[in-house]
Amino acid sequence: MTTTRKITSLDVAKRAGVSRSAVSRVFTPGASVSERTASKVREAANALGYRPNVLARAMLTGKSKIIGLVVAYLDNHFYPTVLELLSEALEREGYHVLVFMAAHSADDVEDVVSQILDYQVDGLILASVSLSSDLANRCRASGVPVVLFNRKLEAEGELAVVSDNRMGGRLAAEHLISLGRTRIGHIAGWEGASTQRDREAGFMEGLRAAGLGLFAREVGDYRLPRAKEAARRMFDTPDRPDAVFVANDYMAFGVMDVLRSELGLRVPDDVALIGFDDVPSAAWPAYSLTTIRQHAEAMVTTAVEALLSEIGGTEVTSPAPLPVTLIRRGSA
Amino acid sequence: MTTTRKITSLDVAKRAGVSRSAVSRVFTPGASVSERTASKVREAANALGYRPNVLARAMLTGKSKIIGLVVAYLDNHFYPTVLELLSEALEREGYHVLVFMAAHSADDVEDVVSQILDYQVDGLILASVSLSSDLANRCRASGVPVVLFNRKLEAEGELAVVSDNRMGGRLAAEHLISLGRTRIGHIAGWEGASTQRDREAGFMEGLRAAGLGLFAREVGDYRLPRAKEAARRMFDTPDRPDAVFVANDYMAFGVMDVLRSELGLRVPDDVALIGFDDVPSAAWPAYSLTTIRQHAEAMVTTAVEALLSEIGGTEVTSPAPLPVTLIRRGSA
DNA sequence: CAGTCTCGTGCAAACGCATGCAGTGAGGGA
DNA sequence: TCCCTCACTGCATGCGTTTGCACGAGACTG
Repeated sequence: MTTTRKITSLDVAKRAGVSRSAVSRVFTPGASVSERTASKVREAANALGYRPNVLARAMLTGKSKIIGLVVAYLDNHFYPTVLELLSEALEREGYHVLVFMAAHSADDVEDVVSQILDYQVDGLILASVSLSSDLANRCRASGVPVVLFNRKLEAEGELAVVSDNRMGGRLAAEHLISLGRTRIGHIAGWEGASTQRDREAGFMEGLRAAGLGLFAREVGDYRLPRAKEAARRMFDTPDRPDAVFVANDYMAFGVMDVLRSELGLRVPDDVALIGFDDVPSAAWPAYSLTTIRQHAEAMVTTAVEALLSEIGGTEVTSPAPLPVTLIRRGSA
Repeated sequence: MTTTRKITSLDVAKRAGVSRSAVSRVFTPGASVSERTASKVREAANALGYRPNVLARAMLTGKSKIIGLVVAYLDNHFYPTVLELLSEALEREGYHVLVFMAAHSADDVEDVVSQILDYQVDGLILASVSLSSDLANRCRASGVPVVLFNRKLEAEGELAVVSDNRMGGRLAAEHLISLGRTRIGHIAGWEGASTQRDREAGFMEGLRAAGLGLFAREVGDYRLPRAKEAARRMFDTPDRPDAVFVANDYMAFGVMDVLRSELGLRVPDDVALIGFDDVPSAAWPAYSLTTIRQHAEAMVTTAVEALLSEIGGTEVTSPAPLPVTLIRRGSA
């Protein structure tokens, strides 16, 4: 086993007949180097296959160029999409994403964030995870900017990027009402999430504006099995809703499966269904799910922008909630 | 803005009245420290909120405890699943995953891997991406173990974790044949991928064993739009197949959509459909896709095991292809 | 031609930690 | 009592960079 020694800037320096500082400067954009030495160094570096050690640089500059991403589950297709966009956007800015999976429990998040901080990440994105406020303080104490993605914290002035969930809920209500539905139900997500609260608040607002109340309500916790059980409880009765707003697409798929496959109900004839997110598969003909679209690209762009500003030292306030759009498809 | 100074092992040492070495040893499992100083140090560390800097440790020990993961696209639900399992498995071993998105093109992979190596990753997992052999050499020269996931490289002795794709293809053929189908087609994935070649080879084997040939063949490149086009070409004709093996589930969904929604064909009555992977949504009633299951957990476990052994210095050879299973559902 | 500026370069000091080595003290056996 | 052993601890060095500082050489200016 030929243990190839690690090549350092010193090796390059010797070969190019210059000092370590010179090679360093060649690889530091905006540093003062003559074209002559630069080319000598580049040549030597190529010959030796040298690339600066990011970790060593990180220690000195305090900037690791890595962003921690905490995400709870990837089975909801919204998050893989986000992860992909996020990673691409950050790579474009010279950063990379260190992934941390967190289970639901809050103490787990606590633990996970500690681990992240060990890596001296330059910033932190918490997607679909609730953050205790003292944890937020810990991060701030460590000087690590945090942005909450698709979730917000009522109390503190935490940086949070969210869609206009309230408006989304309202649009959902208005659309169902415009269809002439009157017995309208709601299958909620996890009630600890701000998204859930806002979506439901907007939805209720929309119902009230039309003089309607909620016909039925169940909780699905943003989980597929839970959502299916919720659907069974809500619909396996003669006196059932004729429309339902499901708090996200992922659950809506499960609900639609129960309605059509288990209960023999027709969508949208017997019951109209509307979701939230507009994940790619919502457009697939097998579901053709009417939904409220969250603009993932815009959310990601906004989040990255905010995070990088904060990293750059600019004090940033939470951007306004991003607009959502009603996407009409076959289910409502 | 209260810029909280970063707390180092020296701060802890001072507060505990010991030397930096002592602090270091407390956080190094297996080092020689008395219980008395250990508790003093731990107390001080907690009070100050100290945690060892992983990067600094990485420089010294040469082990960064981070694993690079290169993945091309996350819209195929197989990969988010894998990412989740992989991250969890590695976290259990004290590692974390640095994600790199790579487009299809080989030169992009080249570039991406260079970037990864800058981070001094302890290992590299390439999922759904092909590795040029000189790139493999570069990695080996840097002393970074690499394992290919769900892809293999014919030429070199690269470490690769794959399912028994050949057997999977064969199972698919046998199942369709057992259903009495005779006009059997295949919609292929990306032909540069070893998975595609193996699946198709096994499939052809199965057909031949029954004295059958391929009735039709199109290429979907593992991409959804391509697969739909392929389906249109294959089925928008009176003389169409009565069964088709689609090289993965993701494409199979698109194919089924085209068959049912665009062409008004019934699955499985008019045409039987079988996929590959068994992603979670294959089980959803709206598709109820018969498929060849790849055991993602087993693949991940195997990959992690192999990678860690290699990191540990043990010379490892590629594990045997992992078994696959036929999952019968409604589509065939 | 002297003075001033600019540009390019090398030196050396950090960054935060791990670890070999030597030294301390306590305990135990003879 | 003396010496050896052993568990523990501190010192100092090094990991691969970046960067402030000083210095030398030209290039300009007047």
